[in-house]
Amino acid sequence: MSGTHTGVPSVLAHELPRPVPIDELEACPVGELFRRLGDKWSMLLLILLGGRPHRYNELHRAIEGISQRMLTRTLRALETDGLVRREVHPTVPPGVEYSLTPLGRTLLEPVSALADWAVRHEADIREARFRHTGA
Amino acid sequence: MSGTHTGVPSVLAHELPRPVPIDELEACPVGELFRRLGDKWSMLLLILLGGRPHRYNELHRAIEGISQRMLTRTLRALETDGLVRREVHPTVPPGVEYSLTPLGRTLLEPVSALADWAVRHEADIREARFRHTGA
DNA sequence: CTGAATCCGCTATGATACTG
DNA sequence: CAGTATCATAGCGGATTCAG
Repeated sequence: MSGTHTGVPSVLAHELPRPVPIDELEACPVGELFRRLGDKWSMLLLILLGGRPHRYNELHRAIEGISQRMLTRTLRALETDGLVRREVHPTVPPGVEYSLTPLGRTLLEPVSALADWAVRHEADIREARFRHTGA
Repeated sequence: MSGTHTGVPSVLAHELPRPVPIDELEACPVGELFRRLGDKWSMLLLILLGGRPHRYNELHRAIEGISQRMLTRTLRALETDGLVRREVHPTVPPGVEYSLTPLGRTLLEPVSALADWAVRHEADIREARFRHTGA
């Protein structure tokens, strides 16, 4: 993707003035972020860690369904993006604590907003789906 | 976004009091929605259609990179969920117009909030990534 | 306890060609 | 113009096993 399109003005403006510079939208961080959070577990971990720090197996047990592979993978990805911090305590046995970084905490807000929407409009979507398939 | 949450997602706060019964979160609409929107084009289309209604090929040209297959698939998925409306005008040649439903328009807000975050914190993430790989 | 390594199926996405 | 059908591929994600 190309550099700093400083503008990226009305990605959000509910009124997009002209033909929409999609080239930028496409390559812009928005899509990238959604891909990141769009995987099976990222947002779940964000919300979980948003509550309080967790140890590795604590997360593993809490999510109940995630494989070690994906848990580690997802945590590493979030860590790479600076959203999650990993702290190793040199105890015996070793304990690793995961928590949100300040950046991660700021992300928690819009994520929560979206989650909130999902909860509030769950019925609407279900109904729409039903009408599509059933009727 | 939602008012008084001091760092803890309201969704969980009111439904997940303790050690967090994630089983529910897993099967809950939140994850489902993120999976939906997490694909490569859904959110892009939502934002595009949030600006104004578009015709099929108009979208195809605007996005420049999407295949007909995926454009159709994504639109259908959004339509199934009641987020996008498809209107066929019996003209010659046929014209099909896609637009957001009222439900879709409500979703546009939290989606925009997240997009906004992505734009504002693009640099932070880039830096975090750099520190991880480079140093 | 906290992972890493390996194998493998599934699904999302793309390329291409064809249709009403 | 607005799709559909078919084939091919890459990566996600799960199960299992091994290790510090």
